[in-house]
Amino acid sequence: MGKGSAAQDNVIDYINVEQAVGAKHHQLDGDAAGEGKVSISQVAAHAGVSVATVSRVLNASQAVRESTRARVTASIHALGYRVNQLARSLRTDESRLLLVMVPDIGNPFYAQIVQGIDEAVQARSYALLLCETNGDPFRERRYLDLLHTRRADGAICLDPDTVQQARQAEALHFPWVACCEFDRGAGIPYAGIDNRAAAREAAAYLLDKGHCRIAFVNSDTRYMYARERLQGYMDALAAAGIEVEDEYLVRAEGLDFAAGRSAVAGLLALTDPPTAIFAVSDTLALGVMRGLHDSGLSVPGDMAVMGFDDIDLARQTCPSLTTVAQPMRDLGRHAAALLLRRLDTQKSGAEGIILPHSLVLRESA
Amino acid sequence: MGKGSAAQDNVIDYINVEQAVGAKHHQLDGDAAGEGKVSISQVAAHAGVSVATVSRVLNASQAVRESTRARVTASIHALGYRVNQLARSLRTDESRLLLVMVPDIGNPFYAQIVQGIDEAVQARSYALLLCETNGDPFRERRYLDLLHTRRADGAICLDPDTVQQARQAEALHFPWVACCEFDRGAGIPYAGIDNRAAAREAAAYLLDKGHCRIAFVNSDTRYMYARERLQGYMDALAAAGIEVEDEYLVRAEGLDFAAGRSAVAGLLALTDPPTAIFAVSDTLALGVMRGLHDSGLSVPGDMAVMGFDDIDLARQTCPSLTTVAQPMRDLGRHAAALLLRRLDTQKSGAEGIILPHSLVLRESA
DNA sequence: CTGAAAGCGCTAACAC
DNA sequence: GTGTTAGCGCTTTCAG
Repeated sequence: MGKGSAAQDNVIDYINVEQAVGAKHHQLDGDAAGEGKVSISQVAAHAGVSVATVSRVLNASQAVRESTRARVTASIHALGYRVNQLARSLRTDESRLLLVMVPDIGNPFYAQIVQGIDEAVQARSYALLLCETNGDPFRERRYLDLLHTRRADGAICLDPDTVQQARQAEALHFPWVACCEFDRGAGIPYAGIDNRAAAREAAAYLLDKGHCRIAFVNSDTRYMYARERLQGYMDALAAAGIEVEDEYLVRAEGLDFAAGRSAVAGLLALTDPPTAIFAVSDTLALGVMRGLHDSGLSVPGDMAVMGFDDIDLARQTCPSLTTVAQPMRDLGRHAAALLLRRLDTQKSGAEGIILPHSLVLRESA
Repeated sequence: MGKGSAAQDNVIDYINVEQAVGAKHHQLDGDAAGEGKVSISQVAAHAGVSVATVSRVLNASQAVRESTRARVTASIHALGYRVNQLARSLRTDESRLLLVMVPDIGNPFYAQIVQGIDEAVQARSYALLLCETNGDPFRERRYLDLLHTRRADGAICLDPDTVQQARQAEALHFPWVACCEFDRGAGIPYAGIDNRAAAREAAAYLLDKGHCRIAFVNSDTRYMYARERLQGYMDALAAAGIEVEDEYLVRAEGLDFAAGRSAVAGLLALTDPPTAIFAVSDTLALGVMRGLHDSGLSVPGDMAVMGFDDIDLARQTCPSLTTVAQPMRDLGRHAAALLLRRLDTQKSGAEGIILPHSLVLRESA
């Protein structure tokens, strides 16, 4: 990613900041402000060249005689000049900022994806505009407006696909990629996993272990992943010739710990309770485990529990959680790479990428 | 916060986006691009007024005859005009972007603070530039550069104060506030809690419960909070007339679960092991609990455990964690308010604000 | 290799 | 009330 891209990046931006700042001390030609108010024309004057030339050395573009370059560089340091990105952006019409729309930054799953994005974007010196949407279409629209108003060059969206759907029309015209939540047919690039297959494998594993009464704790079906994973669960049951019991399908309100915890009671009250519970997310599964514990049941002795995501916590609980691992960081990295590529080439190349998942067997199932 | 500030905000920016976008359909006067390429002068032409007038209605400034305003507004919608923030920023010299420098966004403690900041900043239509530093001075400097290059109007820093110290000189001149980590004497505004008092109270509670051999699991002392909390711990012991045992002072590598977990072994190997463990963060405490569990010890039966922060997880573990609660969201909100105020008034008013903490008694101690 | 000059889209005096 | 105009600081032809 981004081998040939260095050329696009600015050369002076981040080098020699040390000197630039230190130079303030011997800043003799005191302009009114004296603080970071140095413009390119002052550098030009100081170096005895034109602004065009300063711009050239700034951008390492075209040929500049070595001696001239040295003189300009010296002036830049002497004056403590810092490029004004606002002006540059206006001129070049690119902000080098990327929008990241995430439902909830407090959710470690999303946090890790953001870290992946950040990682991929660092080298290209893009910065991230963090937008927490809570899956709210209104807030998303509002944020997306940052794109319209030229404050960001592109966006990565982790929001539910129902929300994304609403933005369809715009999505086609704007540099926008989806991450985790996506619609293959929507014509916008995405990075995600095969949720259906992953859920199928997880359920199959439970089936293999001899469980035939498996409950499925789902979350908000506005999320594509929730629907797909349900499908996978049903696929597995069907393949095993087992009827899907409506009673075993519970839809938690939310996808956090509390939701999982309170989902347990109903399942336990059934005349024919399940022997295993498959939750669509680790946070949910953790809540389920707690709910089980509250009821005096042991995991996996009395009830097997399977999660989804493999957040750090899954390894830390007691018993540790058997779950489906998603490559969060990679998901973020790939989404970012797709966006960057689109930004570079202008052409949308609307393919998506499906990353591998894996079953992580631990203690809970 | 920000009652009278609405005037500063842009009026057209976020209203009627609906119509603006919908208007694309009947966009007859097709300019080459046709997409978001409408400038203020085109609106002016379409409405038969000057750009100054358009600018006036855009900014709700000065008086504009009602009929004119209506005509301009109509043209804005008809053309699907969106203000170019880049241009506006260059002109007004404010980006309406704020830097948030956080050591680790994957840490739920920081994530919640960021949410608080976001909340406070929304109403003023500032957006957040997320900068994950890992407490690395180099990365921080690099990010801080966004400030120098005019991409952000101010910064909120959650980094260790040793890192902040290095930026001292610049901090005085730039709109910058500290959150959680701060130095009272540094002359930069901050939002935080009284770590020393909080730790003292926590240790005192343990003492009250009859523990006199209390271990203290600390993290990186580059963090002010780590040093302050150690002080508080020592204060409490001193007040109780108990000698501080060096053996009981363990410094974990890092402040995550793994660090806490591995810190336990040494404590248990002591000839005279402690009866209680006080960790400087919940994540650490959770790891400690796990380490204890690994060794077959029960909490609080065999060993009491006390944490710090009160992240969501503290309520969710089993046994639940007794800890010192920090008002994360409020911390973020106040830090943001301080920054915004500084941005509004220009004057630094370098006071800080100390928010209340509280002891949350649960099962682990 | 270097300079002059034309804007990017917007705001803010300053006129009328 | 409204229009004219001068830039904000930068990049980028186009000449030389």
